Amino acid sequence: MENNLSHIFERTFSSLEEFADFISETLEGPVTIEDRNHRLLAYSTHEKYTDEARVSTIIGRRVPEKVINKLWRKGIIPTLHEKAEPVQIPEITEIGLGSRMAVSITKNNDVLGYIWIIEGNRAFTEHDAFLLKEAANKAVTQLQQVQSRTKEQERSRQEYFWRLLTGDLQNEHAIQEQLSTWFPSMPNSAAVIVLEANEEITDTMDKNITYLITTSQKVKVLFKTREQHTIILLAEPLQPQSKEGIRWFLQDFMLLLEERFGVSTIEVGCGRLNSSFMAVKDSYMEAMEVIHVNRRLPLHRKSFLFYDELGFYRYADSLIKQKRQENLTDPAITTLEQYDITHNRELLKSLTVFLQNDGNMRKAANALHIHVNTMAYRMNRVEEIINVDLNNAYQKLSLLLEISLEELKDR
Amino acid sequence: MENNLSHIFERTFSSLEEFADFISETLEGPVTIEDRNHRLLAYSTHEKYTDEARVSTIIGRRVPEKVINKLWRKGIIPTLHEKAEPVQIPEITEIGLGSRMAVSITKNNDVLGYIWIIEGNRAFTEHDAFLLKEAANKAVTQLQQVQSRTKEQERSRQEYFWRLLTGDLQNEHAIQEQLSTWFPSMPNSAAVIVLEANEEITDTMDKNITYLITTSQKVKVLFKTREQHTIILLAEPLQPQSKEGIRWFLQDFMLLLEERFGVSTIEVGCGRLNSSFMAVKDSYMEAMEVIHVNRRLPLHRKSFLFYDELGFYRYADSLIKQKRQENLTDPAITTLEQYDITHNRELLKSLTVFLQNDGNMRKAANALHIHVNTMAYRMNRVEEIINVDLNNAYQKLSLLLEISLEELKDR
DNA sequence: CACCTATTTGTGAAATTTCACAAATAAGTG
DNA sequence: CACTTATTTGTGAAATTTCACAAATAGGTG
Repeated sequence: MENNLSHIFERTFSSLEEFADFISETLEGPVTIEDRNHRLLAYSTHEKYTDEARVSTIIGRRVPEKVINKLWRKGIIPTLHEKAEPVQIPEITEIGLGSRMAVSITKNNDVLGYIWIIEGNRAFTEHDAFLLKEAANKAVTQLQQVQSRTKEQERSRQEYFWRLLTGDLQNEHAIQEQLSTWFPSMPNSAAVIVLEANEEITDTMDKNITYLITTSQKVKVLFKTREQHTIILLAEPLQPQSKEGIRWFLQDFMLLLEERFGVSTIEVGCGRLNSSFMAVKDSYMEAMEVIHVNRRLPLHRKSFLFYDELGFYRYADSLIKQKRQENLTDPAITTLEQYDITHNRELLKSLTVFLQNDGNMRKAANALHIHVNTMAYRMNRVEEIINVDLNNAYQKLSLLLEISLEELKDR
Repeated sequence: MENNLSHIFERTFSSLEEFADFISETLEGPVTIEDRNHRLLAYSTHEKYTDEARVSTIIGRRVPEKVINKLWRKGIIPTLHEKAEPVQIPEITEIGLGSRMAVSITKNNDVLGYIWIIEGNRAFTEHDAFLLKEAANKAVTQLQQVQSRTKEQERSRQEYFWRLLTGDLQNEHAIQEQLSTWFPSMPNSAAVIVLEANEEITDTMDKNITYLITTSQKVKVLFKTREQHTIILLAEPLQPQSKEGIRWFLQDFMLLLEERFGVSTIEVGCGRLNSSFMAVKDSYMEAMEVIHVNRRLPLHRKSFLFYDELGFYRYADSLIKQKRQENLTDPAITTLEQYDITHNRELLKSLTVFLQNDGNMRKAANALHIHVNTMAYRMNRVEEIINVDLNNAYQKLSLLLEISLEELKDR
């Protein structure tokens, strides 16, 4: 009989929907089929039993982010990735997930998608699991078809994205026209995000990154493309004109990339939000500049995410270039350094912390674990030694600038 | 008899000293002869009557600065310049100057030098004045001889100076060797000073400037040369390694140039002090850079004198160039500007003053003649509108930098 | 070691800044 | 004009910073 039943999927299905319905009827439970990024591909109809998670998935055409996150944290998705066998998933009420069974659709160790089936009025048996496994095998062909179609679309979109990135497209109106064919609701504004890895980005890595990008629902990624070391996105924030969604997205992204896939050597940067698509090129440059600056930043300094936030670091290149040309270190800094060496003191360090703390004695002293009066004393000495006035905004600006540039220069 | 006496100077004198002695004997009073810059050329011996001013002049081989200043302020030197006639000078006790008579040695309206004679036990008569005038006429030839000699020396020194300025001389030891022939006490350190006029520097202007430079005893000018619009000096401060003498000198210089000769359209800059003469070239560049920055500075900002004090303005060129290239005005500034226009406010101005006053609410408020709380309120608004933290040193640095660059950009 | 100077820390009063609140004024809108 | 909102100014208490002074400590020198 097992032998017999193992062939029930050996027929043709005219669509994924029909296939879903067939599984649903066979195993007596509502079925959803997702692609590798948890985007809904098909779902069965006439379900008697359903749950909140499934409803949201169908409504949003993707599995809600919190559900995905939960399933990761519970170790369910990793298990699905590791072994191509059906997994029983107990109820998780917090996310409205009823008891169900799932299996990954795998070809050559590569996950193409997932089949989910909710437990109806009877518990799933060993045999049900066996059948689900068979269904997953059968689904491989179906999914490959779907994916080859999307891949083709993807190619033409990538090409277009490159034309945007390189500023090849000069007619805003024409761009809008083209974009409206892909995005029914015209994007309000978008920024380029660049992810740059140290090593070459492998297919696996790309898949992981794509996975995080598409499962995250904090931003809408309009375009995505990939080069040797970098992945480039055009992202639209959910709240129009607000970077904050993008910030969350990127912070989450970095965290999850490390947590789930152990990738931590990736640098990100984001250009400015812009409502004109002619500005995509600029935004791209800006994102690259952010990464460039981050790579030079001393390790103890927090990386920048947005071009807007670079402040004077935006000019770092020009400045360092001029410094190198003139082979010039600021006389004040040199003097202090010299003094520190011959007198075995830490005045430059103290000054640095003082300036970094906005000239706040107390904070600076705390940062160095010294008494406020000590800090004050030292700053007095500094004023004497390099003949500056630490109440003068321009002098402080110049010093902090020089010090910050020195930090960058060597890297 | 007058006719007769008018020819008493028609003989040859083997030296200026002999000439001075002859005048002294004829008019019965101690005589000093100075060049156009009040440097001592010769003085009579066997003086019975003398005064403090004369003694200091002889000891220092130049008229003391305070004496010159006093004589200017009393209008005596201007009178000497205006008319080539002897002038009676009453006693001025403050500067130890006894009663005397003076005349300028003039050729074609050009002052070559001065003869001074102190009143002995008898008052000078009209006739004495006449004789002094005759002596001055005779002195023209003598001085021209002296000056053609110094001019030749001057030429070779100027040539050498140019080689220093252009970095043509590469052997520090050889330079020291050469310099020691000119300066018995080897200069300890020196800086290049550049004076740049708006118009071409005329001979008169040059003479006036040279006059001020040589009569000022606040610095020792080792070299001086002149181009179309600029005069270049190599100056040694009297207190070794201290710019302060140079500062006084320059401040005085500017003041006197305006006061005495009505020249106010001159820009000055001073490079760094350096004890190596290989660095003269650098110091020259630095001085030029100071002038360059000053010329771009908004009018309400005080000019810089020293390269050391430029601070970040040293980078202004690079920065503005980059800004122009990227056609980038800081988004924060633009936003504020826009807000100010549409809401008819002055937030950018307020922010600027706030930052210029080192984030000191009280001072900033005073500068704008508004209440402190108003200032605080406005800065709160600024923080909201452009989303910055005005307690963050880097953000403040970036803002003040941008604002300062905007000031420069347009000039 | 004694001695001198530079530095660090502690203490507390005086000066200054910050902050909340309220009143007055200005500016914009239907 | 009435009404709302944004801005300016005033007031005073609370918090913070500054400052002077003194004591303790460290470092270097003869």
